[in-house]
Amino acid sequence: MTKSRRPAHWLMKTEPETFSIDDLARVKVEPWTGVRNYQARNLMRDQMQVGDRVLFYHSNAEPSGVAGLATIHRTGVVDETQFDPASPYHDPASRRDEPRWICVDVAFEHKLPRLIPLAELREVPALADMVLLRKGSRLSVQPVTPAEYALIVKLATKPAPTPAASRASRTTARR
DNA sequence: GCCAACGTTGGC
DNA sequence: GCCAACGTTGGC
Repeated sequence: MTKSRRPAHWLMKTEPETFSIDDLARVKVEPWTGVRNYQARNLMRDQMQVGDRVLFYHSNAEPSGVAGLATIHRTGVVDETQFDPASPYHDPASRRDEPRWICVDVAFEHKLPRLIPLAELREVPALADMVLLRKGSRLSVQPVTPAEYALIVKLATKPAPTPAASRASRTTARR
């Protein structure tokens, strides 16, 4: 029995050449397979709940950044790639009766009006504590605060800052 | 392509 | 349990 709570917020990374926001838009729901990091797995397995909100992040991209929104559609999903010898994510040590890699189904919500590049996120003082922006942080599944989530959604409705505007706002902010 | 930072593996 | 070597992530 799990105590009910407000939806939590997450950021999930994917390389768009492998699986992009447009791919998710097409298939609607996708099992988040291939995560082979225990910390990321534990967040999916133990913390995520149906209805939680997700920032869908493109990594290793040009540019990398937040591309869209998704929701957690189902939890406790067995990552089938661990049992597939042909998969790059095959885990020969994992057993059917005790699967090591548990993930979630992620459902498409919408694409952001524009992609928010990583460099732009770094310019926003209120986002300075995001896990994504911490030095050396490379968790592919990570928590986001409600405020961070709301701010990024709001940023996406505004035009991309020009380099000059970006410099000006930084100068203003320092004042 | 480079490389910093991190995680995992395995010898001892 | 320590830690060096190795592999991976992911920005640039």
